[in-house]
Amino acid sequence: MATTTRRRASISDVARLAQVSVGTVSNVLNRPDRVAPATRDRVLTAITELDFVPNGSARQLRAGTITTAGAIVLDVANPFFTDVARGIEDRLDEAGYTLMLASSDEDPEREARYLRLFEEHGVQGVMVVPATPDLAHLEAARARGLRVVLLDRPSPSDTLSSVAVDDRAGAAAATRHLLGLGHERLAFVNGSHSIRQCADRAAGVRAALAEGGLDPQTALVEITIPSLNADGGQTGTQQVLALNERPTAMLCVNDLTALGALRALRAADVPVPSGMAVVGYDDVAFAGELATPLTSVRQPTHQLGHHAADLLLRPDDAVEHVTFQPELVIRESTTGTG
Amino acid sequence: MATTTRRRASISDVARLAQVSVGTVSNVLNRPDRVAPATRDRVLTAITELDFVPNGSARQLRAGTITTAGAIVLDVANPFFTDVARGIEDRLDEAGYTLMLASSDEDPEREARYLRLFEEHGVQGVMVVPATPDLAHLEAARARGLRVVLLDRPSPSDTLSSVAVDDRAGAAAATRHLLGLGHERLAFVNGSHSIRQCADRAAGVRAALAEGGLDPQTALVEITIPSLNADGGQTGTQQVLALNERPTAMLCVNDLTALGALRALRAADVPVPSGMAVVGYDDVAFAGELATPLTSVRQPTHQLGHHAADLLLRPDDAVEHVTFQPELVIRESTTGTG
DNA sequence: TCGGCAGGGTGAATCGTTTCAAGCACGATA
DNA sequence: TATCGTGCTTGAAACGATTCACCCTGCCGA
Repeated sequence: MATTTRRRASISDVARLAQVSVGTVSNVLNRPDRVAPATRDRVLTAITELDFVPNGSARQLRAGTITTAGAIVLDVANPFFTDVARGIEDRLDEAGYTLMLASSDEDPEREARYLRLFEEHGVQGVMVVPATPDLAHLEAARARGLRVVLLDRPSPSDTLSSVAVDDRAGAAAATRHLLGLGHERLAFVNGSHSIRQCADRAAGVRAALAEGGLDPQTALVEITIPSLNADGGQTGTQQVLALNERPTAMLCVNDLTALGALRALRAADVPVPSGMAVVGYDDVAFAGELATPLTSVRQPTHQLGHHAADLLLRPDDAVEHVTFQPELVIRESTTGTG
Repeated sequence: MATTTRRRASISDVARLAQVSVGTVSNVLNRPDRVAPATRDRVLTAITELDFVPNGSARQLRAGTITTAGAIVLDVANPFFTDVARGIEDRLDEAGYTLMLASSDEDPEREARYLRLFEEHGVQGVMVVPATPDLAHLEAARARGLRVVLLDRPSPSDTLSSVAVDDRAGAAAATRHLLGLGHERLAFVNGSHSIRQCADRAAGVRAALAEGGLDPQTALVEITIPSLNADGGQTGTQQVLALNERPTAMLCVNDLTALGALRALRAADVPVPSGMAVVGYDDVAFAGELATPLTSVRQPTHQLGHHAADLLLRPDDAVEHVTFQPELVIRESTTGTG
């Protein structure tokens, strides 16, 4: 039980102990049927004897391949992304692949760091929710031979495949719903437009307003928050409540944000929806179970991830763009009596 | 724009283009100050020219080290684990390390697969929420030199460090709270006892019952569900409702499960807490915002992850066990008037 | 007896880095 | 002038696997 850091056993240690050549040990590992049973057993006992674990770097360096894919999302603590990740994992699992997950935290620099890490280690490919509209680094990686699939972003590029949900349609549907209920002054608690989803949802809201004969300039207040989580929603909503002409309805960029909004509204004793109607986005698991069940835009998260992994594993290099349609789920945060 | 898969540029391609030796290129990469500015510039332009990305496997094979750590949790879709992951990331980030996250899905085989993957690729260490009580494979990996920190599990082993929250105490506190409210017949919707947290929480419940003068045999019904998520909680609760002598209060093994329980109770028109009091575990972000705000046991998730990463990065090989104390957060799902 | 063949096994070359002893050029010092 | 640094650069060894051309040993059939 020494703390002596004795070097990890290598394939040649195994070969020596089993009295065979390294080539034979490698064969036992990779093509056992090419080796005579007696020899194979000898090698296998040597392997357990030495507690041998092959060095993945060496294997990969020589053989070139690896059955791992990477995914970079904006925030692992957001159920939307983890649901997508589950979809990815399920598809990769079918193919015997494993997934490494990383979180960019909406920081382009972190995203680049992880992208590079994945690329340097030769993963099969990477699925990325980009933190910025600038895809140059991703296209460059693609040109270098790395498979890249854009997640939750309809690619304007024709070199990168993408899987996304139609954010304009989702936001527009939510907006139309509010207009149908008679609201004429809306707030949108949104993230930076440098995040594509945020920009698209804003566009969808404006389009629906215009379509409904309202001027987005006067009918809409957009509040920008630094991070798309509950705390962001809470402070964003405080800003909304402080406005001179207070809107009668709020759209939130996601359900976590809406959670914070509900918290702020409760704290300010504003009833929902009579004092303020609220719509979320993502329809995460808890949306229907909140104090005021939340009207939200449901996205096919699992399918999204599944399809992204599918594109990644596809043998050919064809570029494909897939857009799923979201679905508005109406609950009491807009139609209730509170 | 050919699809021709031209080989990735290597360090010697760069050397040739810049008319220097490979050693110099390596120096530019790793110790730029050792290289004359003129040469350095020449090499750098060659690098951008060729769009050179170093091969991580080769680097690692030679140099041995890598600044990445791995974490294996039971379920990335559970906010508890992702909050812990955030804590880990934050600490690793300080040290310039990156985190690779993987989900075992409560499956020991998947856990083993990821552990091996991490080990083969030579990560600095691995933080694991074990899916089974059997730690042999983890101890073996530790003996091979891999740094392993047990997450959310007070290690019975003296070779593995661990970071955990006192689950018996948390469950006991929740139980005492219910007993104090006059409940005498409880249900516990729990996962398999092969998961340590589940076993410990069950023990905590029983201990508190005994302490309160109740016989766990008669005062407690434990329902075992296959997966610790909302769906599991929903079906588990249906079983509870179908019991002959229906309990008056339910403990749920986590908040996701409690979410499912609330759903099932609403569907069955059972008021909370008057018809059934409910306690969750984890105090996730949305617990306080539910239709019936949920009494829950709060865990210091972020701190948990932070400290685990801290132990992993610690230079010495000392084994340390840290146990944090949970805190009961009381809300209307036990004390309300519904 | 000999050629051919097949099943097993060998060991050197290879992958792309890092590392390090050694060499080189040139100015400063004795 | 001889000696010594000093600052850059070089080139080959090493890391630990896979791969592949080749060798050996028996055995079979002619």
